[in-house]
Amino acid sequence: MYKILLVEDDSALASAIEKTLSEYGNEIQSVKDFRSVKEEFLHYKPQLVLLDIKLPFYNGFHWCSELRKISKVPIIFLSSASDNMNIVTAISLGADDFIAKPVDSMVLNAKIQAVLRRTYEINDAGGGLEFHGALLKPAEACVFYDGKKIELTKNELRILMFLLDNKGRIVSRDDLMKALWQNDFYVEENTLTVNVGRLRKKLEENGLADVIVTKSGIGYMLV
Amino acid sequence: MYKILLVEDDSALASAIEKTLSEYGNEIQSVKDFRSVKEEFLHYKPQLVLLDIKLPFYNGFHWCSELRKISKVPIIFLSSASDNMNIVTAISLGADDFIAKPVDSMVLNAKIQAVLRRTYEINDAGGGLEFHGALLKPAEACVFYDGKKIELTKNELRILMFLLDNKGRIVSRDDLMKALWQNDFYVEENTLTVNVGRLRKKLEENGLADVIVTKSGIGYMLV
DNA sequence: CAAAAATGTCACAAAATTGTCATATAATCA
DNA sequence: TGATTATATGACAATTTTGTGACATTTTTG
Repeated sequence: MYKILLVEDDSALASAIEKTLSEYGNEIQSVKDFRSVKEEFLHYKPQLVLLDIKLPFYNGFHWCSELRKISKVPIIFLSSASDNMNIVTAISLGADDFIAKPVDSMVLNAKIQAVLRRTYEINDAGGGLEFHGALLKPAEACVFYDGKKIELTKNELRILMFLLDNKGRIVSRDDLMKALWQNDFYVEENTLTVNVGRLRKKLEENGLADVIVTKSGIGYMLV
Repeated sequence: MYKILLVEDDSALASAIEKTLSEYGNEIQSVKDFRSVKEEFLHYKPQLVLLDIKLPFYNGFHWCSELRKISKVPIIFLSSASDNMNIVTAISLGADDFIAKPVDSMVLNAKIQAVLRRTYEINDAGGGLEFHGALLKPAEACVFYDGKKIELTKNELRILMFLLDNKGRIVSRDDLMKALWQNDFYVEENTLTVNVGRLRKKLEENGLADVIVTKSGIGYMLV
């Protein structure tokens, strides 16, 4: 949930954008013009500013420069004329990105995400795999669930990843064995059982019960 | 002067981009395809990756995901089809921006600047890199913490930098070894252990305990 | 050149993870 | 149901992985 300040004088567009961004889970504040950047910005303390270029009184470029004097907040421009000249100007003034009108809500959201991610170092991109309301982060070898952090060992991680790659499908014990110990000399059939057991136990102790189901004679499945 | 890795199979376009970026003062390395991301990436250690979407063998989306597994390096896509679908996909895979062909050199440069600025300068509080409340100053090979100055040796500095580049994600011992001694003849596996130990000790003696955590069988991570 | 610092290696200690066994429980099927 | 097969679990041992001090070698510095 990020606070975004939208500066846009076209009220129809403004409310459309407000609606879109709210749906994506952001808190949004909208102003028609930047009468007093400093007061409004410092008061609202947004984590990102969406700035239309064409504004009454001073244009967006002006406000971008002004904002940059007092803050490093990410700024994304909205522009009706998407010519390259403007992109270059905008970025040279310290903006982070540039979106051409008409605004596509998916694109708008994606770009905002990209900038926020980079700015605030949110680490979820490529790192988080969702299952059963939990989040597996392979890069940290752990699962986040219900505010708790469940640390996994190498085998546990590998089993969970393999199951996750096949979420909703049954994975044969043989395939799991191959995935885990193909190179090794020889491991007991039962070793897999034990390792699955350990993973299950660890998940269960943290509230994630019954995520790995056994299909007797067929294999395991992650729900 | 930033190091940029360009992955583009169209050699005409590649050399045009190389030329442009060099003129803007960047060091650029170009490959036609990503045969082995990890090796090439870890070897060249670029500060930004420009990735064409259409590539031989696997496409850019694939490589973006692969890169994101091992690094937070900024990634910008080059695309001939600039439809929204792709922007959204790219960003959801962890990319930072998206440039449509034909590439305008001013725009290309501006976007690269925007991303680099956000990535490397903002966190860079006065020439230092922040971690765990401490400040690493690579140029001085030391860490400032709690008013104290912790001087680092070359190895300690390199280990810490590598971990810092991957803050919050596990770095395998292998990758660390490669990063530290790739060119050298041969060093014991254990040498890394000892060096990490020395770095830890030094940090700990100055109040920075438990910043480098060990994930047995997986690697090390800077919290 | 001598002293100090940094680095690499060895031997062994400690810790974490993993594999196996014995045995219990659950599922399948004639 | 009872026999048979498949899976689960606790205890323990083996193995792997990592940590540490000591010491030799190399590099840097005065």
